[in-house]
Amino acid sequence: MTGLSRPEARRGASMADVAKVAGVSSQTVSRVANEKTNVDHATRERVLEAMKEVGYQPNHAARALRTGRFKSIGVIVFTLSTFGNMKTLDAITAAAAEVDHTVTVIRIPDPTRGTVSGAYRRLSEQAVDGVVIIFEAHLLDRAEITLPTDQPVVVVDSNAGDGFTVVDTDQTTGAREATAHLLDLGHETVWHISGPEASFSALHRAQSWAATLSERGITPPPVFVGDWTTDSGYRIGKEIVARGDVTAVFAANDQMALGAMTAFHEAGLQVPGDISVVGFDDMEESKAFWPPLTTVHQDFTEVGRLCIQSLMREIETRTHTPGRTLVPTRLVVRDSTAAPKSAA
Amino acid sequence: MTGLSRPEARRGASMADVAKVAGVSSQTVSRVANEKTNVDHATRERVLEAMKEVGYQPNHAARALRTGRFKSIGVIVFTLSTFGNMKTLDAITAAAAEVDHTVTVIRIPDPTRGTVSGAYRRLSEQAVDGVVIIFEAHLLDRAEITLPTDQPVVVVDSNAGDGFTVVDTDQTTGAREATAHLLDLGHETVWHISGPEASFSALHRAQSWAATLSERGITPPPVFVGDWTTDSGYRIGKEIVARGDVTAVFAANDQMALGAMTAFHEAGLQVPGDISVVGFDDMEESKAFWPPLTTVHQDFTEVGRLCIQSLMREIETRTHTPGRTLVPTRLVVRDSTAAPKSAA
DNA sequence: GTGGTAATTGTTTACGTGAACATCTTGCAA
DNA sequence: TTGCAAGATGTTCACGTAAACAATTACCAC
Repeated sequence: MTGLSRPEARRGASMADVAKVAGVSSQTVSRVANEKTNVDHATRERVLEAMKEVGYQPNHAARALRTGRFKSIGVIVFTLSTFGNMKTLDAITAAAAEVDHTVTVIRIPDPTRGTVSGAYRRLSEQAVDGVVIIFEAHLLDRAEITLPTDQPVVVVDSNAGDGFTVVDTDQTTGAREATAHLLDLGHETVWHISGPEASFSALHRAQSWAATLSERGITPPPVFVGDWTTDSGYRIGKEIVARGDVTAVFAANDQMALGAMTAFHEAGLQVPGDISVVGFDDMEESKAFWPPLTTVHQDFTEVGRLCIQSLMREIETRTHTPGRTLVPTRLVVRDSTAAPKSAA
Repeated sequence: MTGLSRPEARRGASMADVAKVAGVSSQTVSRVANEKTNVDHATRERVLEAMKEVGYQPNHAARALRTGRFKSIGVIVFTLSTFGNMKTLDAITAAAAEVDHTVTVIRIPDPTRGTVSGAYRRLSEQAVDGVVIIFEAHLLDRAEITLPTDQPVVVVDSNAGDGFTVVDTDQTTGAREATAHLLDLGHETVWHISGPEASFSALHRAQSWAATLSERGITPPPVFVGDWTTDSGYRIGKEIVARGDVTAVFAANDQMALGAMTAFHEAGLQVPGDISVVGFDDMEESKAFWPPLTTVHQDFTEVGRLCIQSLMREIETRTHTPGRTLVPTRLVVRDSTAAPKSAA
């Protein structure tokens, strides 16, 4: 219409726009937006009205630039496709929301040196006040993840170096309970299906299983190494069937336990009649497996809650307090375990 | 030491700091940071060196304030605890990473009017360039979710109003295939375990099931309404056992199918001998259920990919192009379905 | 009435970046 | 030698916000 070129993209209304409409200074608008008390009631009403009129939305970037706070937590995760990671992320998201923070997720394709570091760097450029690393990798050590801005970090599910703040499930006690449960039922020994070698939770569970056997004077049999998936459990289940001498299996997660049970069923073995099975995780579905699975319950909600709690403390106090918090597990006995036939 | 109070918190090094060390202007540092070509090679090296020396990290807030872009996608989701949502989020995260964007998750406790709107508003204050709503709620309509800044939005898994850009699994065809499969095996009718009433995907699957029966002159039996959980499937399974006249069940997801099968097993019914079961989703575990579950495979990865693709287009072109994209499903026949005994 | 105090509102400024524009080299053709 | 284009670099400024400080008003005790 006119010769003037108008600003190409309509950006949202700013405090200045609100101020003009309300007939106040933009600082007063800021005060209203931040719910400061020292604003006259009538003025506040007028400003709120003006905000509505111009459709004011606070500009997060400007606010963050000014305050240095993003009100957001970064989460680095290897995959969302495992029950544990998903549950933990869910809990972290809920806990973060309670303290009015959002969660920014970065998924790493591959837990190798380069990618972790890269992701961390990528995330530290992002708008986050702190980072949770849900990660299973032997590589994690202080040197690997250099902290460019000394950002608060909490690590879940890892044997990370002492410099880190760690929140984790008490893998050791959980695996001990599972193994002891089978031994107490009268099984002569317990075989183990472990998670992948690169995983620290897998390692912890395997070590604890072996230690429990050793303490009772039993030499641990060889470990079957899986990769957390149902498929690997199934494959290993067939190997176990082929052996013919196994009466009790402790799988490092429920999915592998499920796969193994399928192999047993296919071979005509009864669970728990011929062979007992214990899992780890206590997925929602585990109680509906056939038979309902005896397993070690993990309190992922608590893990997530503690992550955020630790992280927020580090953020607010600007201190770094390394340490390890362990969340207890609970053995849930269902129908996949029983005394061995020989003992019956 | 001196009477001067020093700035309390050490903020990261800025471009100005780098510039001072490198002996250039901060604009040149900016050019190096943004990989512009018009910088002398020697100068670039010097700046990169200086960046390393002072530990420079770009300030995301300042950059976002200047450019108006956050390089982040917001995702509003009701729960991460269903297989589908989790998988979709996973795919979205991966697809977003490919275009160098992060993902900010907001979990809604409850899909009621207030919370959706509130979350949307909360998210629109956040540092995101666009929003994906993974949501199942009848309430979604253009009026409900007012778009204050006219932010790009893509909706998944919903029957949202025509104003929205929607990406969804082809629920209708999937449910039709599942139902037809059972009928083709010779079952006189097929019973349905649906998802919760408030869910549109549940509604679509139920409608399509009913339509498939009707087309063949069969009056659809009453629907059993579940809530997606294994528990509800188990409860309904027991009801089905009590009826005694059911030979074929189509469950709206795999978890409910699993629960129902557990109830059947407990009652001594053979699957598929006495009763056939079909699920929907094709979880990783479904092939290891006992028996391995016949189900409708959903391509969540593709859904996530298309979401980001559509969203990025809207973000980049600043246009809004409503429309519905359907991702095909695939019936996966395993061992939970067979011809009815009467027909054998 | 005067001084003082508390409550409210306004003004100035800086956060770190990148676009727009200005300036300064360098090299080469005329 | 001069002129001039192309490339490299510097300067200025605004994005929207909130802290720090300044100014104004109203009220109350004496």
